[in-house]
Amino acid sequence: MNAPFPTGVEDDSVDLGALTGSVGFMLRMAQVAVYDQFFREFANTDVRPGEFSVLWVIAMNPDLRQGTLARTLNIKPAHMTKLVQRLVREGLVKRIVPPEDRRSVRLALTDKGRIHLNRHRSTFLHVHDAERIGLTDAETTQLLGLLQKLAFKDTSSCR
Amino acid sequence: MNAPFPTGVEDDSVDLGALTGSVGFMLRMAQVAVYDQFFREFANTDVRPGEFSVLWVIAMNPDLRQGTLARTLNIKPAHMTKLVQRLVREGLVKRIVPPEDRRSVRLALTDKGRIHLNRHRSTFLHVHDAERIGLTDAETTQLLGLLQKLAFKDTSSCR
DNA sequence: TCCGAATAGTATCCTTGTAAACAATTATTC
DNA sequence: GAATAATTGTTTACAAGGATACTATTCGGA
Repeated sequence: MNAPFPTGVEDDSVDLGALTGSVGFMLRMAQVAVYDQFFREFANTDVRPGEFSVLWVIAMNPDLRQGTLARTLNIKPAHMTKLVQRLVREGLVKRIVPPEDRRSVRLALTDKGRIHLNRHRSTFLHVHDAERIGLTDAETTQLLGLLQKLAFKDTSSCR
Repeated sequence: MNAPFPTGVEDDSVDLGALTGSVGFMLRMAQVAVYDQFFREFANTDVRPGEFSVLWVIAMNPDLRQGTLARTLNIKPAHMTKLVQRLVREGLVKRIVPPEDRRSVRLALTDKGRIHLNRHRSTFLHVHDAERIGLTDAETTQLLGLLQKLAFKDTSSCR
């Protein structure tokens, strides 16, 4: 079927114009693609990217304060509260209220949490390996360097 | 004040371990940083990144089908419906139901939509200019190339 | 032609994440 | 040393986005 004049533009020929030159837009597009891979890999598990990175950081920094964790991962305190509540409910994390400051909360993994982390550690580290996402090793290294520069730039001094 | 033993790790010294080598994690961290800049720039307006990119693509591709738009921008149809409803309510976009297929919807900017786009075009294009995000021009070019490779890779053939 | 299958978009419900007001505790100031 | 301010985390109300089921229309085959 060949319409006399295709009244509109179809999928392939959509023109994004200067959008492909917008760092913000392209970051989002790339993230969607990469997260897609993540969810495909962890399809039949209950592992989610945010949750897992929280477990990871707690494992690397035992007795970390909840607020510090939130700031480090750029997760808002209100959301961190919910994340931690779920992890505690699942028995992966324990909360410790230190006597020297009873407002604060320190977090640590339970044995179950450590086991969970170890079970999925290797999969997590290799989900985004170069060949999986269609880049060369060199490109991946380059990309990570640039992303780190973006992410860890002092945010307070931006005008 | 020097505690005898700092019971926990504090902000700066939090160790992320291999997380900084995870493409997915770093994409998210970078995106948060970059979006932060976006919202700072458009603080007193009602411009949002998703909405604006939708307007942009409609402007470049008049009479684009709503579904095609959704697929192009990796926005789910259900969500696109809501986005379009709001844009129509704001008078920026008009919906056209073509007689040759009355299931579908084609989208175009209204005059008001075009004005809106023009008013913010320049700001939008330069929010993420190199120096603003702390990269050199060359690095930005490199980054955009890598992100495009990630984003526009054929997603169907991934195992 | 008529009935089942495919397609486009929408309504409903649910998850994820945020903002703003709040309670509890600790630090400061007079 | 009490009153005030600042800090920490939580609660509540809401916005963004997705999954699923549904409606309307078009396509395709008997």
